[in-house]
Amino acid sequence: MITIDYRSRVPIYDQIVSGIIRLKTVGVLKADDKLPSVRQLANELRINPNTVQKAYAMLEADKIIYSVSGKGSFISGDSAADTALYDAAKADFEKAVQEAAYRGLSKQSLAEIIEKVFENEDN
Amino acid sequence: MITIDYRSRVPIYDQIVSGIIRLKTVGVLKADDKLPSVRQLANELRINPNTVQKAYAMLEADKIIYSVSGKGSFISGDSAADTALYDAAKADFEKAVQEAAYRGLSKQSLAEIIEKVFENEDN
DNA sequence: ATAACTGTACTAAGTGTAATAGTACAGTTA
DNA sequence: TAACTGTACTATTACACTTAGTACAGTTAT
Repeated sequence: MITIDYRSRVPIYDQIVSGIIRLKTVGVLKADDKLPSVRQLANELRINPNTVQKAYAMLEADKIIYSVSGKGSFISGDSAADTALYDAAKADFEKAVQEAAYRGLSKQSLAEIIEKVFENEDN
Repeated sequence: MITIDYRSRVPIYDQIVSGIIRLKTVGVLKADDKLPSVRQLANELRINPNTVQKAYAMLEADKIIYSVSGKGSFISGDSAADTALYDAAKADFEKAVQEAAYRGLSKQSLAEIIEKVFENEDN
């Protein structure tokens, strides 16, 4: 479901947050889909349940998921959260493009890098 | 010369590295220009000399600057430095693309944003 | 009702990195 | 000689990440 890079400097809970967001954006997870429980996902990823809980708490704070005590955690159907996240991602990328252009990268160079990244993701 | 955001999660030495690269790209610092000494810059930024030294060591490892014991640290003038800068810019942009892809932006969306940015720069 | 799940909320401890503090040494310069 | 430079250590503090353990309340299936 989610792959974790344990050697990465990016915190595990951040990787989980990104992973859930990505799964939802791609369409694997849809509104009201149930997420694996804190303990189950921790078991699968071989990490501590507290780390998963922290990720879920962050996702819930951003209204990307909603949690019900005793039942589980579920994908939120609130489209406003999606739009906000998507716009934020676009804004961040626009900043990165401006920075890259400022540092002398051509439009073609950027296109090549994009191709390269998306090639590697076709696994 | 360089401004540091002490509240940022980005390490201070990373901010120094970025700052020096930026100053060279902009043209404020040119080949063989002398950088402030480890102790001097540490004093200006009110940080520890070891932190500055770490940044300088990283810059030298990337061949962006060269250091001479007893004399000081200077902006590198060989083409290797430019290559290093270019590679660094590409690496940063690649990270941004990966981040954007993780957050669900399609290849087309990224292309559109690039077009938009480069359009605005033609004015 | 009981067992086995769920989320949630704590405390405690281990780990790694960032940053500071201090010292020391060799080379350069005025 | 004195005052700089880079460089190289050790020790310590601070903080974030992660793990570990425990506990409690709500839900679900048997």
